[in-house]
Amino acid sequence: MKATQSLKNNRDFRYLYRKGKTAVSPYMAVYCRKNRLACNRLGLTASVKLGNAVKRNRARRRLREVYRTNEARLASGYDIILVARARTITGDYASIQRSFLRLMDKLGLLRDSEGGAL
RNA sequence: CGAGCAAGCCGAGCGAUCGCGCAGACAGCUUCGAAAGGACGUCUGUGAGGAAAGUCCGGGCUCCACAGGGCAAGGAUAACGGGUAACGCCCGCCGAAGGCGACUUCAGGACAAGUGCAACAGAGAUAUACCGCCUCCGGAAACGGAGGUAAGGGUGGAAAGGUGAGGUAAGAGCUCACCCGAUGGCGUGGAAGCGCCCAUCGCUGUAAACUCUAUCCGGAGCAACACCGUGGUGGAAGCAUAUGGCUGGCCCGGCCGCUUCCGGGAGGUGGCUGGAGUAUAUCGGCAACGGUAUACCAAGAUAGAUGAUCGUUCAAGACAGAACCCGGCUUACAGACUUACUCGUAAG
RNA sequence: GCGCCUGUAGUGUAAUGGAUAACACGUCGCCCUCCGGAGGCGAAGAGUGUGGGUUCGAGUCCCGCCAGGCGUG
Repeated sequence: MKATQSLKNNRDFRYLYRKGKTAVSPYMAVYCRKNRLACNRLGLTASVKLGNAVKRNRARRRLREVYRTNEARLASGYDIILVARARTITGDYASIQRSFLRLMDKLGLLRDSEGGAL
């Protein structure tokens, strides 16, 4: 079982924002890039513009949950950043999950490519 | 029953599956290791608030400076008595303002120590005389001149105590009665204060203007600080033996070579939660609060742990997330409950 | 997390507690020009982030909030 590490350094975030591939929906934004490691590394971000600490925590938890439940279907060896947007807080969870899988399919991160189209 | 006022309390509950942080245990299983043991895993326990928020006050704790102390500056507070570790907080009480009332609000010391300010209007803003009133002189009169006065008019937030009577040429605390205010005296109360058929005085407002009086305050903050470990301990310039620097101002005292620029400058562990602690009972106190006894241990993360799905109940859940820890204040907030009291209506 | 600072027209700045909050640029209208620019003349545009308090009177003084910004390992 592979372990997903977390991205912590500010320089890693800035590197992905500049060089990574992106995909955007009203529910979230995704940055990703191959990292030449055996495992994936995940970064979660919620800006202060989204609201107070409760709303930002809620957005991060929903993004972590949608990543965790679909982790087995993802390809390995990538750095991924999930950025929360306004609908991450207001939308329902099923829509967020649908949007997450569509963005992953668009970036070619799903392990079986035909299973990504929901 | 309706309207209101005050205080207190709660702020979604229960269950199932998957997932996360911390603590403890581990017979066995997987893996690293020679072993001790570690990791994964399994089990058990536990896991955000009344405001965790704003960072506005007060402390604990840590370091810096200190033998220690004095002065100045700056800041804060402001009726009185109590509570507290302390407070700018709380309780009680006094005064003032508001409300029919329950009750609420108040930076509530001193402009009668000194200085300043008071635009515009108004004759005049802390001292005055525009219109007036009165007397005398001149004049046929209109009016003019000299003087007295501050009752009336007008302006203003404020015009020099207020009302009435006497008095007078007209008037005026000029005199008297009552009222208001200040100071002193006496009585009363623990004190602020309250009262008096006592005496003297009549003094504009503003101190959230300077200021004065009384009391308090060394500075910085867990990104403090300590330890392990890594790197470095190099170069240039300047001042220098009581000069200079530190003691964030000065002096006595104390300590030391000092200052500026350039270069270099992974990380980890502790601090980290048992405390002015919580609950119950009882005693003292009007109350805030305090004493005693018994029981209990309730987050400790480090990119930062509480989410997803489903069922069900109330009847649809607001404001909102610990980051060293406490006591307060302020601000945000869907609603639910309890108790005391007031006013109105009806009934008795 | 901690420690601080600042809010005035669209923008940049003024205003000793005292009348209707001033100036410049910008905007709009008119003149000039074949048209535009430049120039000239004129006008509109704020109630001082917000809620209270002190005062006769507050942009200014005091208190509570709100928004924005800065520093710090």
